[in-house]
Amino acid sequence: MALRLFNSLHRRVEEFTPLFPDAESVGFYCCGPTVYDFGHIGNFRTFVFADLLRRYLEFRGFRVNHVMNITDVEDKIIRQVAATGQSLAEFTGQYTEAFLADLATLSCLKPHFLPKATDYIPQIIDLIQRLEQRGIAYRAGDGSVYFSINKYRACGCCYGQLVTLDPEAQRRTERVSGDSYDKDDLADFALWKARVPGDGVVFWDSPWGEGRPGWHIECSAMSMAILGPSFDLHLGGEDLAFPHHEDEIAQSEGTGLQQPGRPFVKHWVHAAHLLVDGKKMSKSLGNFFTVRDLLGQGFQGREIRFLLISAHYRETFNFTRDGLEATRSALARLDATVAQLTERAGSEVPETSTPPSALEMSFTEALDDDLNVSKAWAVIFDWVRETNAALASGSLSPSAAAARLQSWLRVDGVMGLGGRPVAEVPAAAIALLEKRNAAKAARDFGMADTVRNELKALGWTVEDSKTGSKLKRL
RNA sequence: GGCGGGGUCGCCAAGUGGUAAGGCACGGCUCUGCAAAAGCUGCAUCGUCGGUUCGAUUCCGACCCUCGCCUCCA
Repeated sequence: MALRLFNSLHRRVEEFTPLFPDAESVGFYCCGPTVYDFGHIGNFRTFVFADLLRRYLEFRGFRVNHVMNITDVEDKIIRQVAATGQSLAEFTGQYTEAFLADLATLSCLKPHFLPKATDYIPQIIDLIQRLEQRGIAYRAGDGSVYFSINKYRACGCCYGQLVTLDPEAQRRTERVSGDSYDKDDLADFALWKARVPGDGVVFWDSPWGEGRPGWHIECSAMSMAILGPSFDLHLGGEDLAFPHHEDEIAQSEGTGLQQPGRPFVKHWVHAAHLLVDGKKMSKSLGNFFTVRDLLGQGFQGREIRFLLISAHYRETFNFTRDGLEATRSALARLDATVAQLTERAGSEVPETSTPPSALEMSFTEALDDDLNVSKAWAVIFDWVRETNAALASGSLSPSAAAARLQSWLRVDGVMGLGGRPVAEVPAAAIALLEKRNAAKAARDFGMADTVRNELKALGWTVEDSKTGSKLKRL
């Protein structure tokens, strides 16, 4: 079996095979954040998903070259810079840092490259010049440079690879029709925006005068500069499919830099939105939570991560507080099993090259199927139950436990949950535990229960077993 | 208006032409001084109405509800 993924380009599930079989690594690009504010967990759903796919590709033996851009020049940023009086780098720097911190909180591996748009102005200008030379880009009366969809089509290229669009049937919103553009065609999009007073100090010199890059061209420039004109995987939120990704294809393939027959991107993957109360989580609706918000409410990054990868990436997922709390119980069960396994394994170390276990085989089968995480979780929880039963019956030898543990660790290398951070047991709690043990030994159960309540107040629960009593963090 | 997703147990969520995974919650039992944890166990005919079929939740049609994209957006 091989990994199969839904490809937005063909609207069907396809086997994933590298574009260049002999290449050292797989080119993997995910549209990153626009750093004008803290990201909300809807944004992070896409990034956590990208991390999951990257980890799974690595689990499946691919080397991945993971690129995620940081959009650090854009309308909202410019407005904020003007309003705060900060420099562009100062303003975007703080949110870039926050973004990376949040990514780490959610146990996402750091992408190998995190290019910033403003570091790629020369490459952007170069791309636009190429398009100009090929007659696809044109300068309009307002000084801006636009991409001509008609000229692009005249070159034999296809605009409309990711979505089927009938321009005549499109609704003309007030916003679009009301704007005064100097574009040849309403559907054309900006490659280079001429400087306007509102831009303040945010502008660069270019062959077309002072200005700044259009949003779509930034991704084309960064991805091709790092991964080459053709690469394997491009991910992003589903809202980016049109127009952003469609325009990216047009600009990139419009340059003619690809080898004949090679596409800009072989495999497009889009992550569905996170909903809140059935509505898309978004800044404009105000129905969003940031990672920081949830951390402030006492939730852990790994709990948020678990929730975000508990549903299939192509299905919208309804985020609720109850869901996040349910996640905590499920994770606690998993943690308890892993902790027991660790204890039983003791110092037993399995060979590093143990063959894939039944858990790993079923897990692989589930994720090979277009990253069916629901199926994968079912496999994992079946394994938890089975392992608990073996643990309880005492039939698990230390080496068997060690093998199981290692198998789980490999699976978790993909899920990225990690263990629950171990909490130091305070001396007061230890003293109480001893006091309760003494009371129990004396069959003074009233006292034992009183002490148990005191422990509970301290945030610890007691679990009695044949081998003694243990403290567990609540 | 155009295009594309969804409607499966209280909640979340897989899946299949032959009566439905998993998680959370809930009930029962075992274990326990009592609990907790764990195990066992119970709990759904799959939006509505038609059609095709020996048989449909799964295929087809209609309808209802809902979400997204078409505009900055993960």
